[in-house]
Amino acid sequence: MEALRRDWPIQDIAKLAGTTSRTLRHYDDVGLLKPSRVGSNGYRYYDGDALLALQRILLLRELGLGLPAIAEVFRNQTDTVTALGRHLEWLGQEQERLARQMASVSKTIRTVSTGGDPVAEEMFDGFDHTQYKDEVEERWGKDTYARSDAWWRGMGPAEQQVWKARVAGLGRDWIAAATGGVDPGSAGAQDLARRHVAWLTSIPGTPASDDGGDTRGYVLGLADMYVADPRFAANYGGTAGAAFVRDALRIYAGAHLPGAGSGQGKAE
Amino acid sequence: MEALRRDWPIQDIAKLAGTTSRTLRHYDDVGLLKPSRVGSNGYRYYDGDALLALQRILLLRELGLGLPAIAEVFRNQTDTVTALGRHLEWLGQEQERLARQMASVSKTIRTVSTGGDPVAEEMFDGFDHTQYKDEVEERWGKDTYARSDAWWRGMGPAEQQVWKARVAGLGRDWIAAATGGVDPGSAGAQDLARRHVAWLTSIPGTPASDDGGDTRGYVLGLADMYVADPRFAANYGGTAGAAFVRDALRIYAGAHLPGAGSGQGKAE
DNA sequence: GTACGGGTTGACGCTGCGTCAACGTCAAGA
DNA sequence: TCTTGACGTTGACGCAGCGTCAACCCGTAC
Repeated sequence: MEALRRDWPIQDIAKLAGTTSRTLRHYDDVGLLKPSRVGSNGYRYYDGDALLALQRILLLRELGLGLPAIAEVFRNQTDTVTALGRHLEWLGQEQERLARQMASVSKTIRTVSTGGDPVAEEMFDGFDHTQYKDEVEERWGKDTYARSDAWWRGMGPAEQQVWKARVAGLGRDWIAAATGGVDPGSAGAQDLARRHVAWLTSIPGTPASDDGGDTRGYVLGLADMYVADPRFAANYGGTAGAAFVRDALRIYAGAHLPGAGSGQGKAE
Repeated sequence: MEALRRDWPIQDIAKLAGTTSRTLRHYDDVGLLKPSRVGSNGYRYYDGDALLALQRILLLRELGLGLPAIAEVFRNQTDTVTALGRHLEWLGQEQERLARQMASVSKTIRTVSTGGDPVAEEMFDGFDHTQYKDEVEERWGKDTYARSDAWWRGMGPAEQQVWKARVAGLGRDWIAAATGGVDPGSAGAQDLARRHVAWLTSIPGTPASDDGGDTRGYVLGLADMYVADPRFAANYGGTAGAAFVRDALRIYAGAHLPGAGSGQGKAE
């Protein structure tokens, strides 16, 4: 009987396997599954073996594997079980990610529906002076706090936002540097210190902004506070990050900030 | 002071918000966030309000919302809480999907590592005659079973695969028709019935394949069996689906299959 | 003058096909 | 034989959200 080694046109195979001819042509294009025969007119024909291969491909696809991973399995470069195992791990991570995202979304919904501002919640609000009123008054006097606070309240929300963002950006860069394994004395960290001091200097009412203020003492005092107070340390990724900031600031102060009484060093 | 209504170049804003200038230009392109000002040289500048908007956008993005959804929120066409609520539902569905997929992957890993064939597992194996040996012998005689079985074993695995796939494809189409809410007497269902009979007819050794066999009785008997036996019904999506198949076959037989003794009706 | 750090506008790349578009083939009916 | 219609072919765009060149202009500093 001539029924041996029969093959069928693309549409038939697609229907048999429950997919589309477009998919088959795609698999041909990417080299995943070639037709068992191609007619002189360019028509693709597939035999039983090709169908079997196609079904394996479709099965793996349904399980979520990507075409490159499937191709690896087919070229015997990877064991099916290994590939599936890796994929399973992948799926687990995705689930975790989704779970975290769902938690964040839920939290944001609660925040928003109780009238809160999600942006402020999310951002390191280290710039909100009222949060540290007592500390500021105790260390640098009531006048410092009052002037700084007045300046802050004198701005509109949008302008305040810029300042907050600036702190946030600085914080991000500090964390990146601290976790990046570089040295507090490195050029990158020292540039961060420069930005940090420039930021402090630009806030009216603080000792650093006064031309005759003790910038050095102010900076070093703050640096210690970052490490000592977990509320500050949180802005730099925890105590370890805060320690990195403190060390960088100390080095910077030693090189660029003279002792009390002679204004600031080189700050942008 | 002229510090009011300040704005900043694209790079600065990108850093403040912790993103890239490319992203800002993309948001401009898609109309999600326009610069507050554009210089005569084409440079983009953003003010504090724009920064605030950007931060809200980035926050929503981090939560997984798509840019179109975010744009809706910003055009006040959708409440933030509503959008987030919808998104939360979405995330839940994704998690379920992942969970199902993980279960499938795990099962497949077990199947493969114990030497099983995942493709065969997945496919409706309704064509494996040996599975129903007793029923076949009891209803249509030992000879019918033996001839059919010999024919089946005479094929190679690839050819068998084609037959299995054909049954699977037929099953898929039956299920689609049954759940699609169409009538068993409709043209679509009747065409399925025609295919079904053609399939039965093409299996050597059965009453339907004999020129003088009782095709009508064979088909109607099978139709009843599909409904009565849950192992058969499973091939058609359960008893409800099997009932649909039975009804369609009855109608088809009434119109196209003459009584015992006069061969088959019109079958391809 | 020139070098350098940014700005601009395209346009491709990635994933896996769905979906036209424009055009050959083939079997069947008038 | 011509027509029709179903099916085949090869491009090529589209989608999500930017990353990543590429080619070219701007502004400031040395």
